Formats: sequence, C-alpha cells, structure tokens
Amino acid sequence: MPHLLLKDLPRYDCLLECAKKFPALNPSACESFLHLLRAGDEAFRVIDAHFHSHGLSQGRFTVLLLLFDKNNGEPQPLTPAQLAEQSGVTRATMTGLIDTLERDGMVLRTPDPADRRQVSVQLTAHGLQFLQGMLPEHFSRINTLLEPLSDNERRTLVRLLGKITDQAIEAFPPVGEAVTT
Amino acid sequence: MPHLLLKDLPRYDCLLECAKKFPALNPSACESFLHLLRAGDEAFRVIDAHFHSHGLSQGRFTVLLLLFDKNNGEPQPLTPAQLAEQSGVTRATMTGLIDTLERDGMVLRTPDPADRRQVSVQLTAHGLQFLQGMLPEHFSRINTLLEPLSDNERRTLVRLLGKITDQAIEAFPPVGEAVTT
DNA sequence: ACCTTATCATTAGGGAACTGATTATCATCC
DNA sequence: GGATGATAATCAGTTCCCTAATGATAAGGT
Repeated sequence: MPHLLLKDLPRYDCLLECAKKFPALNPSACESFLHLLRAGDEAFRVIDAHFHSHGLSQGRFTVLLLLFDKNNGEPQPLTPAQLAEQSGVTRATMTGLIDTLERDGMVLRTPDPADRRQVSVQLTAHGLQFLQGMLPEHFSRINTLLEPLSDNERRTLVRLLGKITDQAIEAFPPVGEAVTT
Repeated sequence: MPHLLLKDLPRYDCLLECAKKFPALNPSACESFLHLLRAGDEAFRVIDAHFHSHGLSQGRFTVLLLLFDKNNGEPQPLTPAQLAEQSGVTRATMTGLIDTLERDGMVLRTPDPADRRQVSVQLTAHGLQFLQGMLPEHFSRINTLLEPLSDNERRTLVRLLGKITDQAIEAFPPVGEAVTT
C-alpha cells in the first residue's frame, strides 16, 4: 500500500539527465517530491507494522482512536456516518471496519431509539483497554522516528510540509470543492 | 489508499492536552509525523488522480516507467522478477500488473529461448507513445506542488526528510535486514 | 545420471478500499 | 395524511494489492 513504488530513488544527476529529454521535468522539484513520498512511506511502514502486530489495520486503529477521543478522557459514541466523515473513508467502508471490530469485541453497535435509521458505535471495555495498551508504543515509535530532528528542524519541517499540503489542496482541490470565493 | 485517515489534523494544543494522559506522547514529534503523512497523502493524491484520468494505477505507471527507463533513451526489456524487485511489489502482483498492461497493448511478453522459465517484458510502440504523452503533465503537477518552496527550502526539506527515512530504516529495518556490521 | 534444491512465473484466495444500488426510516409539502 | 424527497446503513461488485501454494525449469552434489 505504499505511495511510491520505486525502491531506489533516482540520483540527482540522473534527474538532470532526464530533464534534457523532458523540459517539463524540474530536477529539484522531482527530488523533493520523491523524498516526500519516500519518507511518508517509511514512516507509515513503521507504525503500520506495529498495528499489524496487534492484529489491527490502519483503518481499524483510526476508528478506535476516534471513539476513544479525548473529550474528557471519556470514550464517546459516534455514528458510522460521523466515523466515516472524520476518518476520510466512505460509509460503506466504515460498515466493514465496524463489522470486524465488533466481531473482535472492540466496539458495540447500539440502535438509536430516537432515529431508527441511526446506529451508535462505542468502544467496549475490552476495546478501551486494548487501545490504551498499544498507544504508548505507538507514540514511542513516532518519537524514535523524529528523534534525529531538533525542535527547530521540526518547526521548519512542519512549515515546509504545510506549504506543500496547502498548495496541493489549492491547486488540485480534492473533489467537489466549491471555490466559495 | 491514504496513509493517514484522520481528515483534520489535531491542533497542537490538543496534542499538549493528550500528552498529559500519555507521557509517551511527544507533541512536537507527533505534529511533525502527522504533517508528514498528510503531505505525503496529498502529494500522492495529486499524481494518482492524473494516473487514473489516463486509466492507470500507480503500479502500472511504475512498470511503464521502468520499462521506458532512460538507458540511452531506448526502452529496455526486463523480466517480471526484475520489475517486481525494482518497483517494490511481489512477483505475484507483478504478474497481475503485466497482465492488464498486456491486455491494454502497452507491453509485450516474450518467452526467453535460453531459460524457458523466464519471460521478457518490453514496451510496445503504443505503450511508449502513451507514456510520453502523459509524462509532461506528470512533471508539471510535481512542479506546481513544489512551486511555493524556494530552492533553499527544497534542499532543507530533502535533508530533513532524508534524516527521517534513514532513521526509519535504521531503527525499524524493513524485514529480513541483516545488520552486516 | 539422479535427486535435491533453488528459481521463475503463475494461480488461488484474501483483505481493504472504492463506486453504485438497495432498504429502511425520517421529514416535508401540498 | 399520503406522495415525495432526503438520509442512514448496508449490500453487491470491482480494483489492487498481498501471501501461500503450484508447476515448470535450471543448477549442483554425489
């Protein structure tokens, strides 16, 4: 599921070579772009391996995290539609994620008495305990990954990545994004 | 297929709040980490949308690119095993990718007379023309994404991302990585 | 020569995501 | 108050990747 398939990034002089054949190829832009996808893949690989060692996928982990929330330290029930919206998957996908989580005893579906179309999803005690058991290692891995960067470098990185994210959303809006100007 | 499901990144003060409950949570590390996955996802979304508008997946695009190569500007035939190795997917997956590309007339399988286990895969004229037709827009999108960053900022970004990638590989080796020290 | 082992490509089956259609329920408007 | 439309969750079918097993071929040891 990685974003970048190329295992070995092309060297910079190779990009320069290619630029001769493709005037549209900007070597420094391509280099930055490839490093971005590469670093994202590696970072994801590290936490995804941890998820899988606990029998979770990234999708199921996100659902647990959303249900855990941090409102007042109290887990908060949500509807499948809210979970789908906040986690960025479709409702159909969320149905499947909740299916497997419910089968494993992590979450519980409860019909809403007021609106019988709706269902409420909440963490079970087992799900809560499970999540709390794995979160410290999750955070620890993130700390290890970022450990080589100073606080100053982290601020710089966040600023530069933010520019790219903003530009992506502005120049190539995700889907039915109204300009609303 | 995004790496980061959370649609809205938690704000920094929220991370500070969570850190009270989880001593392992380092807010600046988490913030950098989330921004990295987010930027990687957005960047990938932009080029993946372009692939799909041409009926390609990222996997098929990579295969075409590897076959196109840049050796001497001459497309270069490769075996499925080489393609799988260089693109970072399994051989079984590569079989499927080649299947669809061959069905669409982009590549051609040729049995190897010397070793009858092997097959040689090469771009067809149609595949070559197709790839050359879409590459300029591909590079153009990358340029647009990186346009807000100065040359200096790009160098900084590459350096910081490189640190993270290196740390990921060092602290959490991919699979059967011998230390070979 | 023969048998074991390794390698190549493929097939079979599964998981996770998507789109689009379906069913049940609610809300509204004459 | 019954038709119309919107909305919630789910189902069905597809895509794209994976792992594991298979069948054909090559290479090496004795």
